Amino acid sequence: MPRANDEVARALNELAVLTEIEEANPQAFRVRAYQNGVRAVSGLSRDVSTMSAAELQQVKGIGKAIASKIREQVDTGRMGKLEELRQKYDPGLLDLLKVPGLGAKTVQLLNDVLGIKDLDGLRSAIDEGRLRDLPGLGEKTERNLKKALERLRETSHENRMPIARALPLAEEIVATLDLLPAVQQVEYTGSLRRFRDTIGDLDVLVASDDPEPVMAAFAELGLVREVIAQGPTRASVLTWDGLQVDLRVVEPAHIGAALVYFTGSKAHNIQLRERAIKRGWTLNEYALSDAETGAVIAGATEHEVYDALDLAWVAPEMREDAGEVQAAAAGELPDLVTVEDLRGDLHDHSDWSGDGRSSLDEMVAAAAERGLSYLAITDHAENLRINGVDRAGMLRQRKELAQLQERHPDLRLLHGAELNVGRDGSLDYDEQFLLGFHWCVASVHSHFRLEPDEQTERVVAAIRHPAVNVIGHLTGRRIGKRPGIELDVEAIFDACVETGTALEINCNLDRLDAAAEVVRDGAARGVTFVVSTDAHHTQELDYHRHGVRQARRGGLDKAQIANTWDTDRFLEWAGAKRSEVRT
DNA sequence: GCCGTTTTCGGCCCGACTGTTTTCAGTCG
Repeated sequence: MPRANDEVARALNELAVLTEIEEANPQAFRVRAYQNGVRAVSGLSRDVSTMSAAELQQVKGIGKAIASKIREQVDTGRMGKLEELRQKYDPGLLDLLKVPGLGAKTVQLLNDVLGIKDLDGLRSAIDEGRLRDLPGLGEKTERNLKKALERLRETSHENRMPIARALPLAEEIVATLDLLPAVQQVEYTGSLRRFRDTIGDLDVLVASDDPEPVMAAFAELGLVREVIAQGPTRASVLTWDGLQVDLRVVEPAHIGAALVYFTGSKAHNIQLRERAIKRGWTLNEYALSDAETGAVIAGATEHEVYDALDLAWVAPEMREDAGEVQAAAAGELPDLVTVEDLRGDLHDHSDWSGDGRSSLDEMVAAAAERGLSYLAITDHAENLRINGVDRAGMLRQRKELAQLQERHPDLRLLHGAELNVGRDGSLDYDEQFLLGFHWCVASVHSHFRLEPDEQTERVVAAIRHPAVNVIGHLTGRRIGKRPGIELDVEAIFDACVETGTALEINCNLDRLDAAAEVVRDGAARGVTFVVSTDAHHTQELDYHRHGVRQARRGGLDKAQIANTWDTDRFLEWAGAKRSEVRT
């Protein structure tokens, strides 16, 4: 996300929280409008500081008032309305709202009656037993808040978990519950099923006629540290590493509606419900049903629900209220790429790179086993001091690869390299040597903190190099660990289209780079993508399944992904750029 | 504050769980 968007989103979010306190109601329409604004800004790949108020208003969720607030923030560095509310409410109140169990109403009550303005104030009030006498509160609430405060100190609730940690955890929970005889179906849902980069909490959905043993088994999972809430069909637990996991059990006849409901996004669901209402129906987690008679119209499968609403089934990765409902209604959803569509992998390391773990022939054999049609070995080039391969090494590797090619006639092997984009956009080796490779990935591995125009310039220089076929992990981000370089993505798209250079979708869960919104916007501009594992070990060739979901989040059709093409077409395209230079 | 194949005004999703209530309010997702 461009830095300006990040700043604006933060300001709008604070505005939403303060307004929530002001109106003492999280449902207040103004609060929701601001929250929608945060989502709208976060979902833009374009830099908001370059957009006029009129252009901003074109974005769904941004109207006249929010557009002018954004311009004000960009032009003056402040937002009048926000400053006003900051004057009025103590910043500690924002911390109080983050305490699980405390909402706007109670925070205002605490402030008005007891003068509690921050976490310390709350702590002393609890210790002195002053909360229990407030209307609507009691000893139990006091105890719960005390616990919530302790928990807050250990695990920061606002830190979302990177998908690289959440997905394995979810798969483990799903696999364990799936073993129970009472469980007919179990899926993780929520933002993880939509394949967001980070996950706030984990949602698990079970279809069962007999919820009791499921609830019991869930609460007793080894990774559960504490049960936060537990009813007959719903429970929330906290894992040892601070992730909240919510379980919901529904009858098998309701699993379709429940999957829709719990997969979200919230905004996508609201779109569906509004559609239902217009037809005189209601949609909840149990079913789509007639509002008058209660007669069930659909609910057993997701497809049934979408179908009844005159919509094509929308893939979970696209359910972000970014126009997918309208597209589903018009029959204009993209035919999303699937993992079976991928025919090759184009960013792979061997132990010739210092960080590779499998040998060349192991990598090649593993790719052949998986039925790939082509494979590019792209070990690190020499400028990467620790891991790089020098010229002599690369030439030896090329010979070895040629021998392996004879043993694997059905797998076309390409000798490539992962080049390092230098601070000034320069690359390893020299142009003649680079043109000797079949396939070159160029990636940023250093100088992450340059200004956006410098970053853009160096990457564009790499894109313009005749030997470079694709830019690897565009920003170098590590989700939850390192933000990645800032770029003018529009300039990148233009250079890619002009030169016939692709952008990579890196399958590593730590990276998933380019980001989904960049993929979406780039595809609209005509950029070609490749989905590559960046495997450093044979097992990582299976990471295609992650990259494909990232591509689907970006709305990609297989036609836009070069490594779905058959070998001849792919080779012709890959060779086109460098042959232009030779002639 | 936003939005429009019924709308430029009048709507804006809905149910589980908890704790405090004898019928419901607040919070959460």
